[in-house]
Amino acid sequence: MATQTAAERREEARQRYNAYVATCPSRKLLDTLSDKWVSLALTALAGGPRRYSELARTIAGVSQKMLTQTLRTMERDGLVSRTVTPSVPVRVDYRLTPLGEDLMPLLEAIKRWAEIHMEDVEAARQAYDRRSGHRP
Amino acid sequence: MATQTAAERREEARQRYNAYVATCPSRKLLDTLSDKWVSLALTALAGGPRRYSELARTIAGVSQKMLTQTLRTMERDGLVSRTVTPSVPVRVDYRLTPLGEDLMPLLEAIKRWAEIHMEDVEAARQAYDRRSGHRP
DNA sequence: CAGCATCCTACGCGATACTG
DNA sequence: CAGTATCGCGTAGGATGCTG
Repeated sequence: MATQTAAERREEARQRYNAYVATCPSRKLLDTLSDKWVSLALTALAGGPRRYSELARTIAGVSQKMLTQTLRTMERDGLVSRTVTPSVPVRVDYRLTPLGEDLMPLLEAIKRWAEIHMEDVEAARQAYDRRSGHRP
Repeated sequence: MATQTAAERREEARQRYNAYVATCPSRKLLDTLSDKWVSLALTALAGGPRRYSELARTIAGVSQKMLTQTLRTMERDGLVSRTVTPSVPVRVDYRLTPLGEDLMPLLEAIKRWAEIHMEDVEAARQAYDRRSGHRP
């Protein structure tokens, strides 16, 4: 039963984190935004509704699995809506919901901060690497 | 050589993504912020300088490995500065740099959006789950 | 006290193949 | 076309034990 201890500790830690996340809206939001592809999908959809295949092409580099998964999550979160046109072959369009559109200004604020300050970050990184680089 | 193909494809995809990330400041910023603990550390440091052990206690739930790793990354990115007081035992303080402080309003904007809208997201989730719940 | 090195497991995600 | 199901690797990250 000693083997359980490790598992138990894991569970405990996970639950602590989950409990935290559950009560903290900003962490949940960050968890969402932080998802590699969510922000890209949002940006891609900002210009208007897009078909699945359009998104796949626009967000070049995303796997089909992740694209679907991302869109599903976003749909579940009420950020995008999914419309199926039962033609042959099927056509599926995604568009931002009002909630999703409401998120865009925030995303742009992030983008703006990044564009202004990321070169400072870059410089800091290089300085740091130079400093600690010579004693490995 | 057929075995290489998979690896090559992986490399290619990874490089596509990396190439993208490398050129896109906002993605880099999101990658940073999205880190589970960065935002928590920033928040913890917003109130002023903190010792390592204080941070460990404040951000309850973080492992020592992740705390150190997070602080290192943030230091490298120029968001926090690290001051060692060579007493016995050692004392290490972390504090926000101007750059780090400059990030706080953005973080607060995120928090604010979350507090306003996350209940909508929550509601959307429950509605979604109710809808798709009965046909597994 | 503040951290680094090691080990090991769970899970994210890409690749692949199959459906309506 | 727009997905779902399955497999397998890579790695993030927690646990543990050692240093100055």
